[in-house]
Amino acid sequence: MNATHRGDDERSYHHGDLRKALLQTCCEHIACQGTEGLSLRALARQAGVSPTAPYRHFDSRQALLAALATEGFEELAESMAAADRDDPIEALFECGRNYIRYAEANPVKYHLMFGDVIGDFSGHEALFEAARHCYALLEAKLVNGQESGALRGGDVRELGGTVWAMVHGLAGLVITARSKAAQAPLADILQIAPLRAQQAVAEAPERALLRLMEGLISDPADLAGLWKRWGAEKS
Amino acid sequence: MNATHRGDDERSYHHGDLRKALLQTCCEHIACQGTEGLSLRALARQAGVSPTAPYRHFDSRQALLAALATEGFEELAESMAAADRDDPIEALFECGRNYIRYAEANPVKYHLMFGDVIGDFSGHEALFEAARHCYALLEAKLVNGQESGALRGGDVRELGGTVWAMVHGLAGLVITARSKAAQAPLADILQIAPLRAQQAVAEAPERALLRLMEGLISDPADLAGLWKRWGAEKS
DNA sequence: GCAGCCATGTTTGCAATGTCAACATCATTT
DNA sequence: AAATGATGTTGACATTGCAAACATGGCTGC
Repeated sequence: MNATHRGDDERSYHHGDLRKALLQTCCEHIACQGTEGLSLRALARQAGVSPTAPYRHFDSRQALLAALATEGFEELAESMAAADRDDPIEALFECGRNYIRYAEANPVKYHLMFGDVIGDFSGHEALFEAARHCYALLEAKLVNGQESGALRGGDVRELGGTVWAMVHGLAGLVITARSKAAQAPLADILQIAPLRAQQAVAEAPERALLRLMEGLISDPADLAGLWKRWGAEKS
Repeated sequence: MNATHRGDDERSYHHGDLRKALLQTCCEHIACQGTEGLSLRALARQAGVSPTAPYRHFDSRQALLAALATEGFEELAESMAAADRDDPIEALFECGRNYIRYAEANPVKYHLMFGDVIGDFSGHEALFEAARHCYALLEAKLVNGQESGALRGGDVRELGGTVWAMVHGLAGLVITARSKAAQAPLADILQIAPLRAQQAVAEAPERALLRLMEGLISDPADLAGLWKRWGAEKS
């Protein structure tokens, strides 16, 4: 099977799965060298193909990055959708937690998704759609919580924007704390090294997330329950 | 005075203040075209000098961007330091508000400061120092609040990181809401256009900021006072 | 089984860029 | 007025993104 794969010959005209190889190599390259010096030609070199071979798979350098970011949004959506608790408050909290965990586990893609590397999503329809879908997931959970009365009311778009922005900020912080210093200006600023102790890094953002939820929940009793469950889960 | 300035001749060997002109042009260029296609040669062209003239003022392309970011941090520090109310809670709130306002007013520089354009601060000593100083200002206000008992205790570095991350997230959102779409992926995702009504944009982040402070303040009564003062100020 | 199609790689070519080195010009100091 | 250092210029080189035009070889219809 796998007719496209050519077996184990070393040299051959066709590569096997250059597209995937490029995406992979690109990720690694960004993780080490950052996004600045990245060149399609270098990727091609590393994959052992001719300098312009990548253009058979991606229209442009931007398109490669966009493809990676699209993958990221799809995976992020999957993570967010995995938070399907019955209780809307818990669902929302878990959604945020999964979001942060995804960012932490995939800093390079997250960086591409929200950094300024791509600049403008227009012209990358798939990317745009994937991103939109992600936000829709959050908004759905918010609406759900509002309708059940668990979350306080208000314009859901403003609420969603605020929540996303703050969780995004936390995610950025976590990434910063994890990565040595590459592509992480905040790390230096915040002198974050001490935070790197495993547990502190894991718990701090979740505590922050819980605090964020204080602003969203209608009945304080609900929140107390959430803290309690969280504490229990940790031990 | 101003011996370096050459008067109003049109063409002459020396430019007058090329350094400033480059920084300025660079800002404009980024505001329109984004940071991706930016080239020193294009800047030189626009300034009417030879392609390599900029190298007399900046060691490299990165160094130019770093200089701009450094300026940004210095100005941001100024804004933050301007929040010198006696009451530590009010001082902190105003600090955050000024932070967001600065970001809103200087999206390009803010983008350079916290985006991934520069990548690594090491090697740009001045930039590093300016950024560090900014964070020190926040931390000082937090410590101040803790010592006076107004803010809840806890590791000030974790607290500072969280606060900074969230405010940073909000700032990003505001910038996104202001700018049409250039260099603002979040804008598309959040479908933020409706938020652009002047007042909503101005008030939403401040409300979010107040909610953020709910998590910091020891005595709820203090917070109530803050909300009240804020409401009064608005009217 | 084989002739041809089409996805995938290759070569060649061009304009633009970052950066270096050697040179020119000017303002200022001695 | 001559020297000097700061600023701008010219020329050169390797690298890059991207566009054609060309090559290869696995698949499909006969």
